[in-house]
Amino acid sequence: MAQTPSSSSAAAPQTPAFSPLYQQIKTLILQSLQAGEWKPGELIPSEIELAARFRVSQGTVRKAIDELAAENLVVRRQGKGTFVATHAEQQVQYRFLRLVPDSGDARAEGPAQRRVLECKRVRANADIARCLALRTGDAVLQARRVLSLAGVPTILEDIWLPGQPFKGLTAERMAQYPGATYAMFELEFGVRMVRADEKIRAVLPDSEQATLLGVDAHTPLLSVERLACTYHDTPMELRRGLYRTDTHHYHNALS
Amino acid sequence: MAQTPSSSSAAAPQTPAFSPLYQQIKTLILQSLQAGEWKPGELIPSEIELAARFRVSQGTVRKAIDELAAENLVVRRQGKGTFVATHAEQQVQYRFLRLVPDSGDARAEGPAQRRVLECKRVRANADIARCLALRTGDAVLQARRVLSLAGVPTILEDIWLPGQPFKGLTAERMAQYPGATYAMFELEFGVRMVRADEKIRAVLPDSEQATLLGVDAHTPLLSVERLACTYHDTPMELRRGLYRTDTHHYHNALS
DNA sequence: AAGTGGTCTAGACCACAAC
DNA sequence: TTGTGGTCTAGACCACTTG
Repeated sequence: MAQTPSSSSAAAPQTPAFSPLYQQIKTLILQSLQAGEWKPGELIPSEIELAARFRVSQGTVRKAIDELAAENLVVRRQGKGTFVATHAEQQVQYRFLRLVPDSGDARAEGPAQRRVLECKRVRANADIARCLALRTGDAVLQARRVLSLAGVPTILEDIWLPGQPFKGLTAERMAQYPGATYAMFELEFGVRMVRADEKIRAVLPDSEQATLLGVDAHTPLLSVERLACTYHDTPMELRRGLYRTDTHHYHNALS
Repeated sequence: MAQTPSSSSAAAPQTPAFSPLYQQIKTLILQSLQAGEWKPGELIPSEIELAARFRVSQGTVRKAIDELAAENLVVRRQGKGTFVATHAEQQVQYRFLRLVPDSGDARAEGPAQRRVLECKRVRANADIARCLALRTGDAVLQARRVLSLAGVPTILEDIWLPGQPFKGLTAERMAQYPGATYAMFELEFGVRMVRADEKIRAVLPDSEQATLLGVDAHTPLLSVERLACTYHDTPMELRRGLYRTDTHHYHNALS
């Protein structure tokens, strides 16, 4: 596995190959992450160990890990090692939530309060099934909840999850969990959300939605449809959120 | 400049220092970019030349350029060289515009049509001045325009620019330019927008806004307030946009 | 003191583009 | 053929963390 990128030594069994060595290494590490060889929050082997395992130089492993770190799949800590990224950390809670108070100080308003309205097992309609790469009629979990920020109901979310990986999820489970929902998905179901796509629109609520958020039916709201994926871009959650934007706004940094 | 990161050799005069060598090199290259030593679209010196100029190894220059490329400040092209990033390219037009048709195929609807409604010189109020890091009463340019996508008026934008760097900008100038506005800012005023922040809300239009967009006053719209910055995070443009989201949506990728 | 990631170097070779 | 960026290696040393 030293010189030719297209070689397939014992260390790189079924890599289709014709990519740089460090890309192959990256793929191998990714497979170990996906297979759960190292769990979220855990320490992965040192660069030197991985270099020995894959029969490449430390620099090549480094470049592979650099890319994984850039994609937020692992976190490097000098002097300690490299850790599998996790949602279950105090610092980076709500990593995917871009709604921030207009004051800018998200910490001042304290943690969000969650109220789970329902969590039931249903059959996917064509729309939901297509988004989650399932077949129409497959079992999915459907949940609805309200998040209150600074005591004010601000976010109404409908969530759909594939039934298979999330078997056994109940409203109690969702409600009682202290931290972010994605942390629970990791700890309870071994599903780590890696990236997500959001489609944002301005809409008016129906009467039920308006009631739940404590606004009237003429209040414009942000509609945020999020498709969250685990490793290899496998869709694992569809979420349709309605955000009040009278005291908060959706923040996005472009570069 | 070889071993000690805090050294200040002739090649690195006023770097405050105590950062890795490659960071110092990055800062030096950044200064040359800002000073206009190499203009947008131009070829910068090769890694070997820069390594010689700064008295460091090619690998160190490479790492500096890697970061600049990751921030979209330069573009690498294998076999050709490294170029200063520019908005004036066919491929990456509207790099900051995240509104895409629901069909997903942005190319199908063709280029946006622009109608410039006004472009006048005014005095900044406290709000505008604060955003642009000016003083209240300073001269600013204020423009308003409508963008039509697939023939339908979809975006209404109010734009504020600091008067000094954009002296001489007229409505004709804005209207006649073939490509994106940021390309014109580069070519005509030497101002390159490097990054931007957006605050997004759902709002209802006032009657004038509704008329310009061809909707009624009860149609919820996306309010997108963008602050665009040039090098070193210097704010250079405030833009308040209203987006129709009946056939388009704002797309955002989270990772 | 030992182990980790972080930086820096020097040299080899590969892949791509232009002449 | 030449020059560019891209990959890979090997070894040195630095900075941080832990025992």
